[in-house]
Amino acid sequence: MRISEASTRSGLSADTIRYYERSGLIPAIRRGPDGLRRFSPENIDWLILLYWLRKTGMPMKEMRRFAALYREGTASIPERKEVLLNHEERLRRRRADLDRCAEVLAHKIATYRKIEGEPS
Amino acid sequence: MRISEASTRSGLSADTIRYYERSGLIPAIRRGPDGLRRFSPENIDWLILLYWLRKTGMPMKEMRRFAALYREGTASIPERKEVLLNHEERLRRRRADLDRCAEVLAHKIATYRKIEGEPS
DNA sequence: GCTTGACCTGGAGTCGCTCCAGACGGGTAA
DNA sequence: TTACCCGTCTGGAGCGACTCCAGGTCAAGC
Repeated sequence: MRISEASTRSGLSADTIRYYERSGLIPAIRRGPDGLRRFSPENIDWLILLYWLRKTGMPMKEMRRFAALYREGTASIPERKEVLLNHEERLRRRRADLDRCAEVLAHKIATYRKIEGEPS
Repeated sequence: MRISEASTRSGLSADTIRYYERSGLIPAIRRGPDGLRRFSPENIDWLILLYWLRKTGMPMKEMRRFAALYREGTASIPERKEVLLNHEERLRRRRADLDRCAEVLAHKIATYRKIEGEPS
């Protein structure tokens, strides 16, 4: 399939996909005889994974490392697992940030409601 | 207090505080006779709020709007409450993203473990 | 009176996209 | 055939939100 379909399937914009390829985050995208990119189902799975990793805050640098490991084949699976386990930890920290922020907001909103309740 | 203390208390770097001031996110920071910024306790509370809003993904544009409302005084409290309620909604969406990503990771990691379990 | 350290401003650099101009090639319509 | 879309290509500029740095000021301590 071509880039627009890859885009709708992965959630990444066509521009972002091209940018990721340039940045070495995507191993080997074939080209058709017309010179256009052709995406395999495995390419799509990979893009979807990248989509979630980025969306939840993995830096490009780490994704580049992950992509390099992927290119090395199955021997790198323990290291790849490490990367994902680290990212799970990052998700936990982010969730804690969301919780803390929710508390701050709840408190602030309660204060606002109080002020509204007793208008000057 | 001065900028370094404001930085440790708010969690924002001194550079970021100065940048936020330039960008109109911080209403009125006094200067001492030496020309240096002096932060009041209310300034600090404000910075802490900005810290949490940014850390959890509120765009600067919206924070600028929020700051403008703050400068208008108590009359703008209903609108400010709106902004914070919208941000609560954003937090919920982000949490959903984290959950979805956690699922994707769990699945991927399980696959890796399987492959490790049956080495070629 | 000299050094040290915190602060200042203005401006350049970075990351991760996003948008755009200009070119190409394939498919439909007049 | 010619005309025109459409989707894609590349290279490069622009942007949001910082981050870092050079070069300067000033107060305090030795």
